[in-house]
Amino acid sequence: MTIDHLDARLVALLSAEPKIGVLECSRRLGVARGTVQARLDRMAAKGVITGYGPDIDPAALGFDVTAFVTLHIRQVAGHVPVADQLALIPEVLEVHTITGGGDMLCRVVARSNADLQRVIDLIVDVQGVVRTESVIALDTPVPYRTLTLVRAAGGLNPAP
Amino acid sequence: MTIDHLDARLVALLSAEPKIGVLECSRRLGVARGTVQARLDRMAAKGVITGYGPDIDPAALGFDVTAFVTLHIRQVAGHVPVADQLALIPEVLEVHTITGGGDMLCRVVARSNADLQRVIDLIVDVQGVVRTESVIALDTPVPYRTLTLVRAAGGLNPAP
DNA sequence: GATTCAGTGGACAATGTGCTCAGTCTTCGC
DNA sequence: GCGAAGACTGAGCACATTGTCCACTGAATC
Repeated sequence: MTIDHLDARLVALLSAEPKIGVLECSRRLGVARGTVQARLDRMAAKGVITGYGPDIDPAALGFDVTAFVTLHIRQVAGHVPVADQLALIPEVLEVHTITGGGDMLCRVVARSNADLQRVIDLIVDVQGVVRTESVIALDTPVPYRTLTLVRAAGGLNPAP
Repeated sequence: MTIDHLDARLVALLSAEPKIGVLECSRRLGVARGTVQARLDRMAAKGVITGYGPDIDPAALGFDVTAFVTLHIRQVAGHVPVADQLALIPEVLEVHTITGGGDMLCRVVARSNADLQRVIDLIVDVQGVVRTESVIALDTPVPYRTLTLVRAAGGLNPAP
């Protein structure tokens, strides 16, 4: 889907101050309220905006350790049953199937390095998982973001 | 921070239907409105809830390709200047410093495999980056989530 | 020249919000 | 056992926002 200037500014504004509401957005952007509503509806309909759920910081819940675990799986039954089992582990936040050396990549969190061992053991215990390789995230200089992308897609300067 | 049953149910409810508002939450959960407000304020103050920004789907914007790029960097100036440069690339959604074979791991998106090459070239051009290894995410059986974590931390069943 | 689409500016009733208050309950320390 | 502190309740209020209409304008399309 194509995004224009106004869409990008709208998303940026809502990302910065989510609680301001449609009316305040229209004032800040200098357009009519109906326009803002229409843009938001359109982006929601097209799947660009998937929701407005509360953003949770796992670290604030005590899950200080983040790791990326590459999985090698036995290719007999495919990866679907493996993914289904991984989905049952709360600490597994994300699972991808990948190209290259491994078969799957998942992001996991844990309360400590010792706790990470427990989580990895849970993963290894999943039927079909042959071997895992883990890398621990020491620091996160750039936390997950999509705003730069939206700005770029909307033809705005990336940073301001 | 510690989360209880009610907090977890509240976050789950807001994640499922973000637009219902505080009053409707209090009705659904069977508690007073002030309680819901107090819980949300407390979680926001403790950093558990970092915001309510619109969730953007890069794929819906045309960025269909997701890849994880491991960076090897020259360790003379440290990783901070590298991270700063990476932050300027819109398609770089996330950067971590890591243990193990590589030095940094970043998540990038692109419009196509050819476009991914362009993005990787941008990364390689960053001062201090020596070499990169990329894996492409073919499928995402478990998209990023934190709800399971919240449910677990709040003492609820992970799945219902 | 006619049609279509996006945006404007205004209106309306209905609802939710932020804020405050007094009262109840449980837990904790002494 | 008793007082204090903290959390929750239920209620009230003024105010702003929402969802939903409408008629009108301007630009682009054919």
